[in-house]
Amino acid sequence: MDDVRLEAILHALSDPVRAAIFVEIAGAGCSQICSAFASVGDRVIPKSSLSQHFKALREAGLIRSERHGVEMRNTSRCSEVEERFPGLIPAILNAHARDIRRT
Amino acid sequence: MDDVRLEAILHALSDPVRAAIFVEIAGAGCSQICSAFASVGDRVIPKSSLSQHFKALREAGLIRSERHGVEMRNTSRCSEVEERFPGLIPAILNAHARDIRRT
DNA sequence: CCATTAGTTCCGAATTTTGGAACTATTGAA
DNA sequence: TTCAATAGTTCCAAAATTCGGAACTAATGG
Repeated sequence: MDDVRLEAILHALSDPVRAAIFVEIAGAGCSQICSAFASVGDRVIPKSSLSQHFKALREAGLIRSERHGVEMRNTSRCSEVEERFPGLIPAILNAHARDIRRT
Repeated sequence: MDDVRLEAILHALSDPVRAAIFVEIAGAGCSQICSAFASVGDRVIPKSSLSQHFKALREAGLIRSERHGVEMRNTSRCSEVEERFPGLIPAILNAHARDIRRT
């Protein structure tokens, strides 16, 4: 968590698909598996792209992924990021909610 | 300001050069001219790239540029963005200050 | 009107992102 | 065990984006 960079966080969340995935994971009480995001809205996301998106979120320090059997369970690392960058994630999640959807 | 998108803001600020420029403009009491950022840190930024960076910040709604004679004066639009996405810019500026510099 | 300063535009090269195909890992059944 | 099915990852070439030098435009002050 020490080498989590703001740059990486902003870059990760500047992509609409990754933002949607993160918002969902951060909002959910329990972990979400990758394939739950095979489509975002009406857009279908290829498996390989999904995998890359999760990798980006992971490397940005925003989520943690653990294998459970055949699937990967993803949980947000909000509280850890909060310690490093207080208020950042809440502000972005709030902004995301206020952002007019038109993609 | 209505069609300012979170995505564009995060993308604009996910670049280290643009982030440095914005932090400087947002922090300065008065407007800053583009050529003031001909170099960021010890890195030299070509004019054409600088121009593109300013364009990105402008289109994201983060700054306003006005020509004054031969130069462009850039001012931040923090208060306007604040109305649209409360707390976002302060949180990012704060995070930027906490981010360990190693680029 | 010319020289100078400040930015923009153009456009090819470098970099990053995308997504299909093939691969790996785990499990549950036969 | 072996096989089929499910869930992700890796590879790599095509598509999209970014970078930066050269030429261009705009404004000012001799």
